[in-house]
Amino acid sequence: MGEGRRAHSTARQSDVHVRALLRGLAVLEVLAQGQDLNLSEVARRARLPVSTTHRLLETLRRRGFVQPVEDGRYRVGLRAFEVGMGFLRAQRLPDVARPVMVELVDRVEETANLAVRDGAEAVYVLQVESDRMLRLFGQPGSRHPLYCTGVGKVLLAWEPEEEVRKLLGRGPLPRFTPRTLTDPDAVVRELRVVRARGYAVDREERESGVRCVAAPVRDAAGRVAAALSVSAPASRLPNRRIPQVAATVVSAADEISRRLGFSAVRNSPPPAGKIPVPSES
Amino acid sequence: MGEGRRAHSTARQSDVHVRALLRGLAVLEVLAQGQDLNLSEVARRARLPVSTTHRLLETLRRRGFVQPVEDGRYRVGLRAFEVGMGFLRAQRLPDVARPVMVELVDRVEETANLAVRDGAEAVYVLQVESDRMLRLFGQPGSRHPLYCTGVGKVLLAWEPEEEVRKLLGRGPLPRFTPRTLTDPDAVVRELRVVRARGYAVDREERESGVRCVAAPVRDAAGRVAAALSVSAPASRLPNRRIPQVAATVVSAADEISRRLGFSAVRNSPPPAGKIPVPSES
DNA sequence: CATGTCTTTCCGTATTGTAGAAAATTCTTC
DNA sequence: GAAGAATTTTCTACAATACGGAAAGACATG
Repeated sequence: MGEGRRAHSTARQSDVHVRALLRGLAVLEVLAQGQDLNLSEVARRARLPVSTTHRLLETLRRRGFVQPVEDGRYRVGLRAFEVGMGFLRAQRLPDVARPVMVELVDRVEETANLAVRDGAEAVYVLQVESDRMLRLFGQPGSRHPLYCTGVGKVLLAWEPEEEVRKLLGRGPLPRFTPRTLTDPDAVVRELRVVRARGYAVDREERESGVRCVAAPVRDAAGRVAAALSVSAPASRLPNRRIPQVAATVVSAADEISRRLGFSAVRNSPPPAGKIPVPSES
Repeated sequence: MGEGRRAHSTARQSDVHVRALLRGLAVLEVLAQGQDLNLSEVARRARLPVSTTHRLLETLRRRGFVQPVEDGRYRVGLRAFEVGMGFLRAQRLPDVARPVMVELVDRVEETANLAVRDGAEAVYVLQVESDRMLRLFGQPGSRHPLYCTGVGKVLLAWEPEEEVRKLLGRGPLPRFTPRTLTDPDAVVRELRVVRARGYAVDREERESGVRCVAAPVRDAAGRVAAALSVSAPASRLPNRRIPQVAATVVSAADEISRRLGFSAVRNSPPPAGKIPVPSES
């Protein structure tokens, strides 16, 4: 920065966006919440004029990204689903992780989740359900805070503290249950524990009655690429059972990491700096 | 310039589309195939000028619908995944169907799929895998032809023949295996059989070595809203086992229909006409 | 260093999206 | 059923905006 003498408008590479497309995407995002909305509600939520919204919706509809449903309401369409699944199709992660997760679920008899980080939130990408239980929460595609979920803590734990602070903000953090940690400092301390023992625990911090245990999945470069978790009703995850479950989760996560090309050999402490090779370039 | 009086003008809301948005969606669709592409490849496949494509990709990236990956390549982004999953979130179908499918998979020990029709293709929306087998084909979000898959035939069988003909075209239909029916007439005959016995069979017509059995799921209005199938290696689905598996699939599909509000009581022949009220859409 | 491929930026132009308002439609309410 | 409210849809004039060719950078390859 430190420039700014372009005559007419700013010449930032940042603002090469196409407004009409941005607005169309905004409409899609509004509908993605999962409720069917009519034109004017979409317009209100997307903060767009009605007639503009109408045009955008019509365009999205023609392409199948949005489908009209009874009563003049709209909902996310099949094509959007298809495109969205393209995300999984392109990643190696889901294919690699799924069989391991099936195995894991078999062992612990509880539902397993795989999540990745997106900014200050975790997004569930894959879920393998135990038949012992109907879904607790967190369908694939849903977002969750980082500081009060097992996967979230894992996704945070190996980030540099400065980054963590930035993501958490200055607090207090929104409280979901009596056990939620609302003080960023407390979270940072907790993350230290997570890092030390190699897995994270969520004791009803996000949702009363639900506990989970999570471990990091690393990619070939050694970065934490995802978090694997097992969640269960608190009654089925008493403290004394946690170490054993955690061991199982960690070993499953390690297996996924291995298959992604990560080799743990030289990195007891996960790779922080560069390789200390004194040879010059 | 007396333009046509809008008096009876056929409300052609057809040409109210936003080109920039259409193009952006086209870019997304290109990437949704699952391969990572660089700018110029995207431009080529989307048939757009490079500079335009660049701008669109940049816009999509800012919103997380596309993510840059190593080597200047792009792939479908997390946000697109989220939005796509909104499709499932909005539908009742997946939530209703999943538990029934889990049960079904438990019974037959083979992978179950749920598909809906989109134009002349079937799109898989839900899959429950048997642990006996690694995925055969057809991940959620993928498209398949109607005339040579179990789910496809089911989705076609209760449509009016005129519609079916239109969807099939004049043939010959693309052949995938030696058993594929390539003649529209043959398909129409086959559909009659499907309708009569209430389920469809695919005997390696799409993929050599893979058979499947499919049955219709009806919504509250009695329409075929989806198709439920079980697929397996041909060796595990010999002819003599098919009737029994089919019965299981049909009963699972019926259960889903029931939970969707369909009551089979008065409709031995699935509702073909409407209630004789001459109102129209 | 030359050459080809690919990405990014620039910029003048007219195409295209925009939004207000009016028309048409649907939903309420009496 | 009629009157009125609240939608959705169409229309239009205007200028903001997206456009795409071309040029300038990157980056690799021979």
